[in-house]
Amino acid sequence: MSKNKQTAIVPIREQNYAEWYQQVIKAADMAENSDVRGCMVIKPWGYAIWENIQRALDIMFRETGHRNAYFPIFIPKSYFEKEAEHVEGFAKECAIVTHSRLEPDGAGGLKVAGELTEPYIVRPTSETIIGASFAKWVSSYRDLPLLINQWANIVRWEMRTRLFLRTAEFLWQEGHTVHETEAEAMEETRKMLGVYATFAKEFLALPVIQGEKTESEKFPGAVTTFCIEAMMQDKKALQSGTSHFLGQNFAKSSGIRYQSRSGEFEYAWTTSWGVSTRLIGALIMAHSDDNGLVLPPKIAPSHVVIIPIYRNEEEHEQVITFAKELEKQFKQLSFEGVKIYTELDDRDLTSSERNWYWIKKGIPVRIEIGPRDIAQNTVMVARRDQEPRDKEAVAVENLVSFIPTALSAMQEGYYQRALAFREENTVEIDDKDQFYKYFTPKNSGQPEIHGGFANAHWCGSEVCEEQIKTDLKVSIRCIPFESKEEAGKCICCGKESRRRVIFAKSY
RNA sequence: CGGGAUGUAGCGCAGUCCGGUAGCGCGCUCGGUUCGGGACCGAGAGGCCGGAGGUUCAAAUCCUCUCAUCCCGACCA
Repeated sequence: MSKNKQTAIVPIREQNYAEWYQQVIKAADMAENSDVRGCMVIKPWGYAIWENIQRALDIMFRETGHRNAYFPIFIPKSYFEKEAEHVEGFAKECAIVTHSRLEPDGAGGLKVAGELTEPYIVRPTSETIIGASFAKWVSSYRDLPLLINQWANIVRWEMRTRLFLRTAEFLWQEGHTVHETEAEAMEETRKMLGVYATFAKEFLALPVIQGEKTESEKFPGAVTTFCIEAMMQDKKALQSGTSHFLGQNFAKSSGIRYQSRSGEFEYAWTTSWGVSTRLIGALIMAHSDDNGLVLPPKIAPSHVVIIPIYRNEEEHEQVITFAKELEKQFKQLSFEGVKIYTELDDRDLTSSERNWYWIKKGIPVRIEIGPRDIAQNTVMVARRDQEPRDKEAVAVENLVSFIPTALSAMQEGYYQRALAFREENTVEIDDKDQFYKYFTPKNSGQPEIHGGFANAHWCGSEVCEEQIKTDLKVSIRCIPFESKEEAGKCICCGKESRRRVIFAKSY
């Protein structure tokens, strides 16, 4: 084994970002491709992150008045057909169940049988099936608002997949709400986007830009789509969550009507919003480094690993006893409302082997305990946000305050680092040539990391949007809520523009 | 669905051009020495070479067909 290796992950980010991403996942043992095309197996370390995401978000949903429910994974084709735009948007990526039975084929195998009278679509999203229920649940304005969330798996038959970022099956949460008025529905749409933005910041240490999608980028069937966009370390944008104002489109197609205060029948106003396991991809690409996964402590499956170091059985005994005592003390610890979990890694591997194992998994704090430490009643502490070799001797009695403090500092540090990175790579551009130059790699054969977020004027025309997409593979990520009215010239056609939008390459 | 590539041990690969009955590294198992920055020694297990047909005394290797995967495009959270 070479001792000259500089980094735990090969290739490093700047050599081949896409490959680096795959290797980080593999090194941290988070997930793997399954034999089922396009589907992933989420392994315990990756799934624990998802569970932490779920736990935190679920509380936020609950606090904003939502309740969880569960709807069928199968959607009758006829439900799907009711909303024209919706059909158009998802038709090309549906898995369809047409049969209900297997029979012997006479050659030792099985053949499908029992054709269904109506095919079922495996949900790519649930607006239509949930709408059918909502139509029954809602009859009066007194039934509103109806605030429902479901945690589920969904299937979108993607042609090209990447672990966590785009898989044929993925896990997500979809909120579906029904409101009496347009204003209330719009407020809900905004509110839940805000919840996502807060969650991203507070838990994922991920700074996001909130904004509105353009007509061509919005959800099929929505009137308006809001999104949170985050910058990854290759300066590309990742849509990390969406919230849709559906107007009365789905209410009309599903028949969600209520009797108003004046006794009239009115179509309700609905919203839907979701985040998925893609957030884990965001997490990886926003924070990880050339030594592997880096996890914001508030979302990490475990926070501290204790690595006993010893030379013989006698020392082992002494060190392990000491380590177990510490582990016990740590069980009481928490930081910012998050319980601290500790690993004790006493595997028969060299200490450095164990250290690197946990570095690659992104555990925030590593604690080495050897005979020398016990003699001095200290331990050596290393943080994932510092160099692998940087260690600090900490007195044992200070650990219970040191650890939570370090975790909080790391959480904040990662956010600040990601925010600084995004700001460094966000520019205002008013010149078309400069814009094209900004998004053109110097080495076209193997493009280097380039570009970023470009704040530029856009006239609002889909023609210009499409032109830039064709020329540069750059799209309008969103029209930020924060963008203020400002006279300017469209970066593409030069016509009058009222505001800047964010252009970027995206996932 | 178009263009390109690849299928050989759990993983990564060599062997294919030029046919002769399968090898390397890592990992794994056992024993021992190690352990404060990716250890070492010794022993061992593990492969009908993606599948089907063909050519041949003989096929991982040549031919035909097929299946699968990956990359690049069109599409997407």
